[in-house]
Amino acid sequence: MHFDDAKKQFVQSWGTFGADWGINKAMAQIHALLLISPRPLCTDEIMEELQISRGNANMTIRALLNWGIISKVIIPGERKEYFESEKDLWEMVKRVISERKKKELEPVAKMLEAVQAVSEGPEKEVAEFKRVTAELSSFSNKAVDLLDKVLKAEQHWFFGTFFKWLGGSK
Amino acid sequence: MHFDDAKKQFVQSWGTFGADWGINKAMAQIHALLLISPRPLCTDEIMEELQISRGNANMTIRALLNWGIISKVIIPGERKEYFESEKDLWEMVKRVISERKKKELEPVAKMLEAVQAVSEGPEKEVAEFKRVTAELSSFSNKAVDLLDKVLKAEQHWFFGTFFKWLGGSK
DNA sequence: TGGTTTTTTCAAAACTTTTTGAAAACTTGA
DNA sequence: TCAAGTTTTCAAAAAGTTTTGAAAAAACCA
Repeated sequence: MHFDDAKKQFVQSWGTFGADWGINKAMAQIHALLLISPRPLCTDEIMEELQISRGNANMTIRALLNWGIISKVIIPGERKEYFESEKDLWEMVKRVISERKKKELEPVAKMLEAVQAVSEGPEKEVAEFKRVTAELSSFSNKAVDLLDKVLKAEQHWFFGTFFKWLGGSK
Repeated sequence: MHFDDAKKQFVQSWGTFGADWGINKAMAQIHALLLISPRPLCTDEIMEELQISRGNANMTIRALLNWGIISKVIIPGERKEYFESEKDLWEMVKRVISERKKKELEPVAKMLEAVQAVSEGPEKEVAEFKRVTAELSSFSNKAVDLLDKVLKAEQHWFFGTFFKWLGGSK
């Protein structure tokens, strides 16, 4: 298999994967490109590789910077800005978890708390509503706790101790 | 807080939450409605509650049936089909994990395996490509393993033994 | 079987998100 | 300060997704 084909497939699949999880395809693809690049890339190189416009590249790069999974690199003697991906995969995963927990999980957890204050309404409906939201609330609180643990964990602990305890097969 | 407001907020937030994770809003909302309903609902009731068309309701309900998180209920003497949500939250979570693992995680894992067969190409690029894809591959294999464990686990084990071992705080 | 109810289908419309590209703003070095 | 290079912005266009609604198909019953 030739490098160009492998790269094309990787970038394309990573894009699809991201899209499935509510991440813009261009964002996942730029990320893929930087992940496998042995050196930082500039906006023009990214535009060229992915055949996207300057505006798109600029905005998407900024979003990735906000997520904290890529960073600017100054190359001495160069005027352009270069970008490189966080290469520590564990660090990267933690940043993504942290971001999504904050923006998507925590609001739901708060809503579930709030909504249990329901008092008036048809008896049966209210009872079931309280039962379900309480259960969901307990569930989401536990998920938040679990993710907090992961965020504090070291990769070797998570992938070593933890997996061995689980009785990992592979 | 009145039931109607609580319900509205719950259905709306659940929809947004789903949308953030690449699940169609209507799908998440119908699911929310069935989750908190003390009795099965028919298509017309769902259309009425969410103010959506028959076509939309029908297609979305079918998608939820495919995911295996809602089911048809026959009500004796009624001609219409009724639907109810899986009420066992743990079972529901497992179905969602199973579905997404199969449809989204496993394809990436396969791609990562395949793409490592790269042989021709610029030395430095190929080296970095292999390094990163190998690491990602190992990571995704471990994720698949972990999820397989979760799929086999009982809720009380996961929320008991597991959390205690982790040193769960809440 | 025929009439009635219910479910499904799907092309077109509405809506949402993403992308473009050109202009404006900014940065830098001389 | 100026001019060339670079980045940012954003309104409009394109692409993608979801929703509608009416017609067709299927299910049901007498």
